[in-house]
Amino acid sequence: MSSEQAHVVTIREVAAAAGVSIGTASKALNGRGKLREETRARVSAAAERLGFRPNPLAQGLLAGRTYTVGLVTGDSFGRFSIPVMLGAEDALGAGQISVFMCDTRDDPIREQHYVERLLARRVEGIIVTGRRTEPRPSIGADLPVPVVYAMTQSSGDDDFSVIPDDRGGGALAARHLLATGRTRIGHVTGPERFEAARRRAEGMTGALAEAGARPAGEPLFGEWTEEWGRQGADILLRAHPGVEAIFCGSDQIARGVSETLRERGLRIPDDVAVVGFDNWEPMVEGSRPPLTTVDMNLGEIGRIAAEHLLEAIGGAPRARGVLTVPCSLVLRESTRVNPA
Amino acid sequence: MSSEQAHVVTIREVAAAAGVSIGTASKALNGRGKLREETRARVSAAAERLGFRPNPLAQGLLAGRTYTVGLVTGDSFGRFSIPVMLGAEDALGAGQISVFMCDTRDDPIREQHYVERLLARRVEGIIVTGRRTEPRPSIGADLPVPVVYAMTQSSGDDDFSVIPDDRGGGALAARHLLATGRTRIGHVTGPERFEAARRRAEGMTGALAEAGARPAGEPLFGEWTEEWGRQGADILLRAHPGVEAIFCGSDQIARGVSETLRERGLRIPDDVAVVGFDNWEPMVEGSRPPLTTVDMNLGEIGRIAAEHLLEAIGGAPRARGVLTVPCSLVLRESTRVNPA
DNA sequence: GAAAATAAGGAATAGGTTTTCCTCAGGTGA
DNA sequence: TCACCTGAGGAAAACCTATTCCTTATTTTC
Repeated sequence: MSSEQAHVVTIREVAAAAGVSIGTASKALNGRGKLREETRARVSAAAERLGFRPNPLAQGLLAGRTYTVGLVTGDSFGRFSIPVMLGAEDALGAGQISVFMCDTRDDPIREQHYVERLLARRVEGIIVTGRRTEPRPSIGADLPVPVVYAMTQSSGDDDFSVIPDDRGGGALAARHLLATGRTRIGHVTGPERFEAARRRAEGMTGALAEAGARPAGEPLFGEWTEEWGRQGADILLRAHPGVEAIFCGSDQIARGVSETLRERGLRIPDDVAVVGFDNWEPMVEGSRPPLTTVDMNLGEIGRIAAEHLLEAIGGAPRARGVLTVPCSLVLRESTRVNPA
Repeated sequence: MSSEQAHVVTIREVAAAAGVSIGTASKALNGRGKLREETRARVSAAAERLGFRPNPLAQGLLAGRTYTVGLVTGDSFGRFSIPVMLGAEDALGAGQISVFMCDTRDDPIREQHYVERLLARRVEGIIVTGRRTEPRPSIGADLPVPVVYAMTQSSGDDDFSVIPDDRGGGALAARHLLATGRTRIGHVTGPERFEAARRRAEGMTGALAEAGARPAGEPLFGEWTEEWGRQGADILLRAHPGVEAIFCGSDQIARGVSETLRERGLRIPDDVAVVGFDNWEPMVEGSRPPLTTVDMNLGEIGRIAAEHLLEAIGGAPRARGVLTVPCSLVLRESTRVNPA
């Protein structure tokens, strides 16, 4: 029965309670001006007692700031954008900035609508995140606030995007497999129209070439599904029966690949090693055996994007172009080397 | 090189441009007062031309409202809380309410911190969402704004929570299996300390009892993992070799169960039918065959929670207690009945 | 034709806080 | 004793918008 009156305490009441003027109360609470220590204490005590919280609207109105940013996502806060959001929130929260969230459901109309709304709310910056495919159109040229794209790439020339280093991730996987003594390496991945898929494949073949090795056949482009993983593994095994390792474009694909290998009686990692991509816990842990995989450090991407946004808000010259964040390799059973 | 000066246009400038007073400009833009049509048009044109957007801080300050609510989540915007958030955003967005998001990482200190921050920002209400285990402590008694818990339950007597009808979900699964001619039904689920697990089990046994059937053994409580699904299925098959269907407490468990069944040479659904819980796409679609499963309608839960919050903000008496939202059954291969 | 009603728009106030400028009292130095 | 300075705190402006209350000119009514 919360009969508590929800009366909001203003600084006027604090001032009255402490027997000082409003201006003095403000100075006391903010440590400004010349005041006796006793006066400051009296005001602070009154504020504490009454549960005073300065009205951010009034503060913002005066300061001309809102201490808010907008976060626009297109993939329904999916698996990729969430960690990015968390990282961003981390960086922003530390700076006392709050985040307005909007989900566009990948609908350009809704997106425009939300951008309008955010601007009306006087956000000081906008982070755009989403599912990555091809570079996406800019959310708007010459917006009055800085914009950073995270885990998605804008095709606008003046925009700034932070994305994972897919090429580096592919190279990482390949070098790990080479280092563990496998040289006949195949690749099963997602649709070729995805830039991420192409980059990962390039990274892998590049790393193999550096080491004087050649992949087991061309990369097999398909879908981002387990089903394709199962099919892809079949195709690969038929064409290259002696394959020693399979690098997969996603953990889901890797899981499908693993199933096919097991069903064909091939042991992982003893006969064939498997590397995934994403480090998506439920997939990675549910696989048998648990997958070695590439982590895109999504939180890091979000954090970096947010930091750039903060700098731009602070007046730094706006960055442009694309910043790639290194991936890391997470080792698990699927590439373990048996003590020979 | 957006050298666009980010000068913010105020109504004062609009008024000057239109040759009217500030008050008149305001009336023209808001359709209030008595003004000539020509004047309204002139002001609107000026506002349009200058790109005027009313400052929400000033509006809010005046109206004593902020048109914002806070969304606090504990499970890092996980699989469960995201759809809830989307549903909530739907309901709130329609009412021109914006959402501040906060992730507490399940840390009570952070949570308290965020609640403080939200209150300081003068949100008009708070939605708390999270992973469900046992009822969680209230985020604070006698807060000055209404609070609704979604997909998590508060132990506070005066609080209001919206959660799925787990019992109904369990019953739904059981009745479907009965309807398709299976009576010897086992249950493999998560830890017994989870209220959700207990309710689902109750719902299932209740529905069986209604139909005069008895489950194949006691529910097997374990973990929410595939690994446990594999083990649980082993245990169940050993104790009840003639089991005709297995109802699983989660899709992950169902997936593990399916694997064991397949490895033992049992066909799904011909020999044993499988039903999951969650309707988690990647798990459900990756399973072989795709899983019939119970959907908790998370979006609906979020929407309902948000609607209640809006009503409470609007002055309706605050609801109390727990509101359960019905689950629905999604049919797929794993329970198909062969044309006999 | 005078009084009243109406149309059109201006002036001022409120909202809560911060900051700048001002006042007043007491102390310091010559 | 007087000019000047310093310490302490008050008064008021500013931020931007919406609204209430006025004022002025025009139209209507008898």
